[in-house]
Amino acid sequence: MRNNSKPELRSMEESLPMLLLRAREAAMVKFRPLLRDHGLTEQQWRVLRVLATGKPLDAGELAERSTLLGPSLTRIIKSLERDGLVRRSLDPADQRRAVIALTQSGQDKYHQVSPNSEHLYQEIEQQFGAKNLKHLNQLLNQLVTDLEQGTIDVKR
Amino acid sequence: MRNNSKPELRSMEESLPMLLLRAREAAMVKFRPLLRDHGLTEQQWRVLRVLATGKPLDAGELAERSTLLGPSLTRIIKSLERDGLVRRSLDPADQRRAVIALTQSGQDKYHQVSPNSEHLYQEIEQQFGAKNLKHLNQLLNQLVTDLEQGTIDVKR
DNA sequence: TAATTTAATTTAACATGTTAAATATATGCG
DNA sequence: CGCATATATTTAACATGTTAAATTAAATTA
Repeated sequence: MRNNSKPELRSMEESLPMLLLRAREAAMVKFRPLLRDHGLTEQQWRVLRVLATGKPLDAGELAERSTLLGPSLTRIIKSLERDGLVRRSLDPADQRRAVIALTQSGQDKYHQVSPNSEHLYQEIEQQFGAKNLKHLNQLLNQLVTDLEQGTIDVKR
Repeated sequence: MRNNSKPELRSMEESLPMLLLRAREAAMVKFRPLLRDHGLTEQQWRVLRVLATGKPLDAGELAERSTLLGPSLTRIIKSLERDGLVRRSLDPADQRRAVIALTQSGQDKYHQVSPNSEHLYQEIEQQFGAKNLKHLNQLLNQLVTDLEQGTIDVKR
């Protein structure tokens, strides 16, 4: 595949979704090797992180917080369970709900990967500038908020 | 799947890739129904747009400009060709290269979808604010540029 | 020019994205 | 209580993402 590395003076006309995609891709490039070395996919790592920084969650909450759709989560949990990183059980108070928790092995994995991930994140902060990063964060959060207004299906 | 629509005060601690993903998702929500109505996937539309706003391209260029990987593009071209929207031929000067061009039907499709897409884009601009949008664009472009520095595999 | 290396694309294999339908359990109500 | 409806998750089906390997043509070089 061609890659002649031209600066490619990116036009401002590019659509926002496209730009967000490119930006995300540029960031992920730094993280993939790390995850790969630890035998994790990007999405598996998202799930581990959410669980590691909180308590066990039901599938719905977990999907929301890790930005995954139900069907994807189902498969990911299956693989994480196969690899012994999470445990699945049914909420005794509501048998429809599946509660997912980290195993000890899952916690260990998290603590193996997390410092490296942090380091890469700081690398991004250095390359892009802390002020820019903060500002970008703010704008992205606002974008999400603004766009979700009037699109939330409030069931009354 | 649960959706209790809490404001979810998003913490600044969220990772950048995650935020970019959420932001993109929030934007795409507006476009999907349109594309769906026209029988196009998001990626097919990206390819159509790139071709419609320029000349025929070889697969490598097309992949780069539509932010797709080769294998994905191969399949997408196949589907677009099946639907009569693009035409594939071999570059006579280099038989390795596949040249992809819009058919008349492909151009028609583009002109059917494009105005609606533009309209939705302006809706985003209104909800988010023109100034914010411009600023976000600028920051995203800079992020991509900054991150690609030192990551470009320059083969010397 | 034949053998080697490089380049463009496709194929293969597996994971995820996306929407709709199926399942199973809770809840509400007559 | 018994049934209709709502909710949580999973299945199913098809498209794309991702990496590695295969294929084919071009460029290099001995």
